[in-house]
Amino acid sequence: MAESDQHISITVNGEKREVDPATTGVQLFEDDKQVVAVKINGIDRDIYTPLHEGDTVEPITLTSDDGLAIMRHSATHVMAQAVQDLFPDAKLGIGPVIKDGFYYDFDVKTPFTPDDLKRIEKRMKQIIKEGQSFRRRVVSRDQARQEEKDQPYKLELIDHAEQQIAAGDDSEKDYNGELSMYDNVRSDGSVAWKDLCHGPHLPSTKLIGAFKLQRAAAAYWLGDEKNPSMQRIYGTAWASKEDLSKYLDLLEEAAKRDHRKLGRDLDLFSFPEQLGPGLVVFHPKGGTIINVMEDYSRKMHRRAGYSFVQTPHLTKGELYEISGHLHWYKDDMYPPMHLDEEKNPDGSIKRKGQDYYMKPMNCPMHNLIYMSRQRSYRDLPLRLFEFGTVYRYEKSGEVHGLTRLRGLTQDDSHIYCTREQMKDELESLLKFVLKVLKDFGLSNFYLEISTRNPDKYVGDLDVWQEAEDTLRRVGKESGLQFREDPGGAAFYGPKISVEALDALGRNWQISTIQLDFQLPHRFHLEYIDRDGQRKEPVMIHRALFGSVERFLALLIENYGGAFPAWLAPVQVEGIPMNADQEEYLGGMRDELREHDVRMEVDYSEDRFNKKIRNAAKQKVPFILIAGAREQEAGAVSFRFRDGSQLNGVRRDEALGLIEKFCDTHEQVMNKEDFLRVTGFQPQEA
RNA sequence: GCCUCGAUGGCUCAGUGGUAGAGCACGUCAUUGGUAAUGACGAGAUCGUGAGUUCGAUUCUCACUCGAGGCUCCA
Repeated sequence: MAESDQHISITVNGEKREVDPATTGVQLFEDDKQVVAVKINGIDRDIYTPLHEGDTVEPITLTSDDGLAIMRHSATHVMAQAVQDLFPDAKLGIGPVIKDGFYYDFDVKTPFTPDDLKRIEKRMKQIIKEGQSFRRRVVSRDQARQEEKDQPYKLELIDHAEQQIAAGDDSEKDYNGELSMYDNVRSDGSVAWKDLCHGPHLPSTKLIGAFKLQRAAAAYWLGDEKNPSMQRIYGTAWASKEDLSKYLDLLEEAAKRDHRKLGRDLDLFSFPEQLGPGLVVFHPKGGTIINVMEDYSRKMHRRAGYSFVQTPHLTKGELYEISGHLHWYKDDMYPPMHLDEEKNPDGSIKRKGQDYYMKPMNCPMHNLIYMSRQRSYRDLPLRLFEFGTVYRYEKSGEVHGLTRLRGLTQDDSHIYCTREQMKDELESLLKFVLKVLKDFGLSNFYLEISTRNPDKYVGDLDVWQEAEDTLRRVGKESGLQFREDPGGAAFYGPKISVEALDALGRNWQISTIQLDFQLPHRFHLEYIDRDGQRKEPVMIHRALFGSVERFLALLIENYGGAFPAWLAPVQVEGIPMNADQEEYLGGMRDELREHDVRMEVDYSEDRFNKKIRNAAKQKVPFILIAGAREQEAGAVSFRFRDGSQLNGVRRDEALGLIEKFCDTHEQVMNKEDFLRVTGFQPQEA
């Protein structure tokens, strides 16, 4: 068409428009200073990217998720420039955007000190103030190599990109195989710095609102242990100072919920140095919570038709040879104890010894129970359950509070069923898991399904397919956030897992439902079917808490230590006004104990105010107060976590309320919650 | 396992090349107190362990143990 010389037609925010061929986002969105980049045909681009006939364009504002990511990406370029200004020998690795921030990896002779970070921050502020512009320039492969000739890691990336394209990898497809350099240009037109980068970037460094460098840490080049280790600097960047300080406050709040800190403050557990890393002892209060968790879990499992079993912590190596663990996971197991060997006087072996191992998993033991007699299809599904303590020799840098231990207890269950039962079983399993998690008040989690790797799997294709479909369908029906991990399954079966987030936003796997087409075979598991034929059962591994200890850590962080009454180690703290009421409250405690209520009485010599403070610090669901006034009236007063009160409740009435209340899974912080949960209507004057 | 940083009474932390100090907790005494810390006195540490440098090491160096933040890993 003749017009095409003068105009191109594009779609802006869903509206068709005719514009000059030279038009870019700069002209389209010049009225809105918040627009820092554009989305062209669904792909984020620099705002000055030339538009073409038929393009669809949308603005990206600084405060949108895309805008923040672009800003953080630009911030990491500024950081790299600052680092190279101050440390000219620093070699550049990669500098991507991460949640809430960014990092850049550098190869430097000496690691960065906190002081260095301050200097880098200062230099970054200067660069931002200079208002350098980011200019994109497409380069040929040879030119890129030439420009980056002093940057060995960048050269590697250039080669890497080529290989990816050659291998048909999708990750480069947005860029049409193009390589680009980004120049940071000063106002006088000189180039301050450049970097090989896909972009996009902000038009100017001035648009970086507020940032802070957080820490320096080591990281392997390209995440591979075999590669050289680089120095990574983490930073966070936000659209405004207010957003930044809001984020830093959030981090501070999260640190207060850290289960390791609360574990000490609330006297729940400790890690005695004499025990070694990753080995925990639970104190009475921590032990109480674990007991409540386990009791509840047992009750739910009983109702769901599980059978309870118990197996030893130690076994001859043979068991793990059959299962294959000794072959694949030996490095992660505690080394063997060589026992029972006897030698002749000449040193020759009289009696051969045996290697015993601490168990790293329960499943082989449960298989032995399955194998203890001939099984019929009438026995299936057989659901074995155990709180099994396992020992794993986690590498020294990997242990972390209760979330990563060397000795841990799994709420482990193994379900053996027929192929025909598998679907129903998976469906009810996942529903069961989600129900119990909900009972514990957890909501900060998502589901992840790991599916078959076509290059590496055992078992029938249609069994895989049916299992994956079932898991996917039930997962989606749950309404939870749902993530696919295509090809991420272990070779022996598909898996669905529940990933929970801790106070600091790190994710931890809790529940898993894992099909296993491998172990039944290795153990020659079988059952006699209706037709008299021997058949192999389907085996499902299932953990709900995952690790009891890790689950407790998540509960602690989820509730910030202020547990709902049913989980609280001390449900009621009785505080006498003075020694005269000690007996009065002690009597209530004894009576409540008979009804499984955990009440304690403060017999200390502390003043009344101090006792309130102590109980409040322990985050007890409520305090029961008795002074002369209450005692004479045969009553008590309730004090809740927020300080609200319910005064002068008759003793016998109080006992009933407390009993009812201590059963509740609801979080109760004040008087209103309490009245709602118990349905109590006080007759106040 | 790798990199960086750290370790001082039960806890949180200060401090020094000449063998240590605070607050809380603990004990004793006084106080019997009405909603988040009553007061006084006291006891408690060979400064993580081992070695080296030094006239002398809690302090400097090295190794180890334990911890923190990352990386890698997580059956």
